[in-house]
Amino acid sequence: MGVTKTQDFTEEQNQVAALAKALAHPARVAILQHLLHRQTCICGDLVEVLPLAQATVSQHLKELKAIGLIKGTVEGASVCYCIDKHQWEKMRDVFLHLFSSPVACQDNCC
Amino acid sequence: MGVTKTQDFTEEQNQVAALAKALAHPARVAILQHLLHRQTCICGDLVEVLPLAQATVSQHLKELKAIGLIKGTVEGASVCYCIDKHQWEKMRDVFLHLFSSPVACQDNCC
DNA sequence: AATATTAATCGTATTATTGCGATGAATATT
DNA sequence: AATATTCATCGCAATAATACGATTAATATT
Repeated sequence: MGVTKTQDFTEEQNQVAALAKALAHPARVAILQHLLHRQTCICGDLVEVLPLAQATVSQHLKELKAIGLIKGTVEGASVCYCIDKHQWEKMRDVFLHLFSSPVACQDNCC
Repeated sequence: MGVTKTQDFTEEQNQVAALAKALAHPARVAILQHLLHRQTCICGDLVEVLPLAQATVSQHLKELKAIGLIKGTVEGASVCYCIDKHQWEKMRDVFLHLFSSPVACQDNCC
């Protein structure tokens, strides 16, 4: 997308943007929801859950792994995935902090 | 970015993704933070706040307006912006719902 | 050892995003 | 009326994201 001028923004602004980008595709949201709602790791049935080709799913998993939201462990021929609880809660805190600001502007100010 | 297969995902997944995309650039986060922390509308000093050209800021404002997070009202020669409180709280609820799922997977499952 | 299964990566096509100069449209000011 | 101010839009260049077929790498199975 063209070059984002990361260095000119605050750390929080870049952090929110980076985490939001990870959630900015329905397939990645679906992956996270699927992992969240299971008691155990997911070993190999992720592609079946999504309406995308295996290569594309692998790409999305790579992005989620890159930002640390999921972990993958080799388990024989397949790979097991699960949420990285620590990073997930860190992300939650970042968004909660953003949403903790009250909306100062009144309803009919504009 | 290539065509996202929106129709193959749930409404919630698409909604989270669309809202997250709006937050997926530090400039847009900066704009929202700036608007949040002010008691009044912002009339005309938004470009000065950001390290970007006027045309680029206008582009980001357009995206935020498109998803309904901000409102703009013409006020003479300038335009006044403020957070759309209703949509902001709607977004907050969507993310809160996403984060309300407990992480079922145990720490050392992977 | 040969084959099957699984998932990552490569290569490529397509489309979206970012950024900004230039221009245009609208109102304010002189 | 002429000029200034403000912001939106156009047009372009550069880069990122999405998607998938094909291939590769790794382990399991026979």
